[in-house]
Amino acid sequence: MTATTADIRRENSYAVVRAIHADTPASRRGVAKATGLSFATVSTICANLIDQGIVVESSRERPHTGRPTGLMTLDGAYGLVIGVDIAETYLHAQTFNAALEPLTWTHLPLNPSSTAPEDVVDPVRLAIQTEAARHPGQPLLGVGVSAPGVVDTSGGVSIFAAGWAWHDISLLTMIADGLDADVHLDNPLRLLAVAESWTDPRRLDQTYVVLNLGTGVGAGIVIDGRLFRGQTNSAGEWGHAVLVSDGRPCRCGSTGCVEAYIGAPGIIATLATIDPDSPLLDPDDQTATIAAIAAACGQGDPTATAVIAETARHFGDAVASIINVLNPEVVIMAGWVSAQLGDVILRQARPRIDAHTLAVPRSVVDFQVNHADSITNPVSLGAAALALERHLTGVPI
Amino acid sequence: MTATTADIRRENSYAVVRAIHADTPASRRGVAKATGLSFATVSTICANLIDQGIVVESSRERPHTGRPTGLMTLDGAYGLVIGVDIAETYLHAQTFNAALEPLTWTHLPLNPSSTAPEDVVDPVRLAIQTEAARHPGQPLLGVGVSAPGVVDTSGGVSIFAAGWAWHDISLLTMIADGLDADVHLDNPLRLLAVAESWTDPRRLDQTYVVLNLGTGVGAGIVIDGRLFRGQTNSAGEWGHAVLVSDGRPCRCGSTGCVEAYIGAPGIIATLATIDPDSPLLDPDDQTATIAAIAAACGQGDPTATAVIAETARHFGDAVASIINVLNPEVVIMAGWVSAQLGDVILRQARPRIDAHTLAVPRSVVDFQVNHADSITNPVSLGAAALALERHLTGVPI
DNA sequence: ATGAGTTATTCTGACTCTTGACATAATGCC
DNA sequence: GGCATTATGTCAAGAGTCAGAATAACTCAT
Repeated sequence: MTATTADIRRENSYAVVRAIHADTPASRRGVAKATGLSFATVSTICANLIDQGIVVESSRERPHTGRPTGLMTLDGAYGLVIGVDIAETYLHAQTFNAALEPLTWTHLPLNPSSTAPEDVVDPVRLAIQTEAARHPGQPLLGVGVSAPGVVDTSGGVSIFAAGWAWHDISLLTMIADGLDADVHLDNPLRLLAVAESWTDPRRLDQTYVVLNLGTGVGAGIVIDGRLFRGQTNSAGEWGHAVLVSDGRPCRCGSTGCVEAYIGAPGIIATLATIDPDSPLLDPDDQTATIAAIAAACGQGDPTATAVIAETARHFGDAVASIINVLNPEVVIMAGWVSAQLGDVILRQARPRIDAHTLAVPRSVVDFQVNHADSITNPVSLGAAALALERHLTGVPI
Repeated sequence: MTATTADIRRENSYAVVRAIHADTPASRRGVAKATGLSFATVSTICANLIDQGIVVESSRERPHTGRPTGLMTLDGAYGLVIGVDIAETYLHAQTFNAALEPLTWTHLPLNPSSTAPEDVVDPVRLAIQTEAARHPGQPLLGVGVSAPGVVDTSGGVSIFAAGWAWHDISLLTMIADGLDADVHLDNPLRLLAVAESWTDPRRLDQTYVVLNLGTGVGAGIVIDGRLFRGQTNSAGEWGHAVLVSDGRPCRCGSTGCVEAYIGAPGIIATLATIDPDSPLLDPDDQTATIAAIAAACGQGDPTATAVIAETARHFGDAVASIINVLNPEVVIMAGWVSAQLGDVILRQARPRIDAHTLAVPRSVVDFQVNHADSITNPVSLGAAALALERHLTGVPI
């Protein structure tokens, strides 16, 4: 509950920062419009932010006549944030400056079969230290870490990591121990939503859903521009909604979960059902199989087409449900499977989605497929953005 | 976005009103604790509210020693609100005072087969006028109306009424025309959530879901004590989430919807599938059939038991999904079907819910079944509460 | 050059909010 | 009647937002 004037200032300050980043380089006038704040307020807040070094006036734009517009940018030199994406098979740590521009990264393979906590924690710490050492003299504002499973951020405990069956491991404490930086932990589905919230000015106050399609499946839910975490930070586990009653077993222990059908292993299982001997199957490499399906589908291969049709049918049902329940403005498909198959799945699922959504929510929802760019890992970006958010809202502004 | 100090005051004032109602009769100290506001602030706000006539100091409590505690109540004499529940077969208009205590009501049958807009609007207007005339000289603060379907509150247009196939009917305008009162419109699933939010002090800032099980099925979603409406006021259409791929046809035009299985007609369809000649079936009366199932189930009738088991299986799947997606603190079952069958369905669905939810959201969620009391129609209460909310937040406090 | 015209920002004063500290009110008890 | 005790008003301080006045930084015509 907003109580005191200081809270208003913090909120508004933060809104200004996001507005500046979303529309870089931003004029004060534009920020006032985007945030709904008065001009005077934006001016004082910007002066403050510039004092603090968070924002710099980077350039000026000359209109035809009159005083030039001062254009502001987040100041990369303010400091660095590191985002770490812990996945089943790899670990990606990426350093960003305070303007969330990607700088350097460290990529390490993880052995999926050695899953003791220290087998993960040690490489993470190593990667963070490596990245930090690459930028000597620059202040490290914070580190964000993405770990799969349900993560209790307040206690920083990785309570349930689906692939690893960890239980009550205090991952945060283990990672942060002795590290001279604020470390924040969350799971990839929410961090993808955080990443999205920093990339598009329209996201500042929209209500939307970021679907993460990868090995795991989940949804980051953003309401009025704020990440919705639920009671215990486990909202968005759409991947474990029931799609088929008593259907396929899921790695979470339940059956018929959405993830069991449209997660990468689910798609591969569908392929194996249709043609157990398909040359597209690479038993040792999910990524390769998904890539093979994508390529074959582009060439009209009937097996691949059938796999996509089946996947799109499941995806359509599951997405229709979430649209009916949440009435979002946008549904965004992200994650590495989306990057490869998102467009074709969405195209084929559209009729299904249309058939299973009510007219009103259907008519107002937009779709977007996020393709990863080759430089930035979006989960790392989200983790870094989380660290930046925490730093900014913690810093008295 | 909270911008100015006036917004803070409005928010806080409103929080105080809700806190007083939730814990009637309430001490200032208790309110301060419940709202998190300082004592001084609560004191000034209460003085304001008492000035306005919204609150009265109704009694005092004598502690062992010291000045007695002044206990405050919402002042019923402040005015009246009327809540109207438009259902398929009846119309229930109920008058409440400003403390949301039920006073009088008017119940009219509606002929489900005559569904032109004026066949509904005229009785609604008549009922409102009848109720208003019963309390002469008392100010009417507002009228809330519940209409089935997807309702755009801002424009007040009933865009889609599932049972009636209305399209773009400006129900609000038709009802309010010439009536000397502020009329507000929403749909029953959200109004049940509003009603719940006014009945229990714990609901003030909880995140929860109110499942409406009746002829139609839906969910009112409340996040941090605030009703979540989605982009176009159609959030919560859980009844039209896909439960069974290509399953039973639903009256919304889609297939396999949750409502088609656990709404009253769905339950009856399940019964008819199990035993087409069951004596429990009353082809002309949904309510009677559901009541008969409830009674028979209590006596161990195998057909009724099988119907409940099947319904509980569907219910369990659908509820598990919403728990995984929203991670709520409480799931509340409301609506007339819940009142009759809620307990037994919930009991039988629990293992299913447990099997299909992740450990974290499962371990923190509570369940509650709302049984209607014989006096108050909960949808009317929610409609009245909506009108009261609108009045209070509109009034400068 | 220079003043007029234009547009962007900052400054100022008015008003409002919350809060901690202090003052005041209403009791029971001795 | 005075004292201890608890519950509420009151007040000044600190902080925010905002509308509008004042200032800054340009272009352009003269």
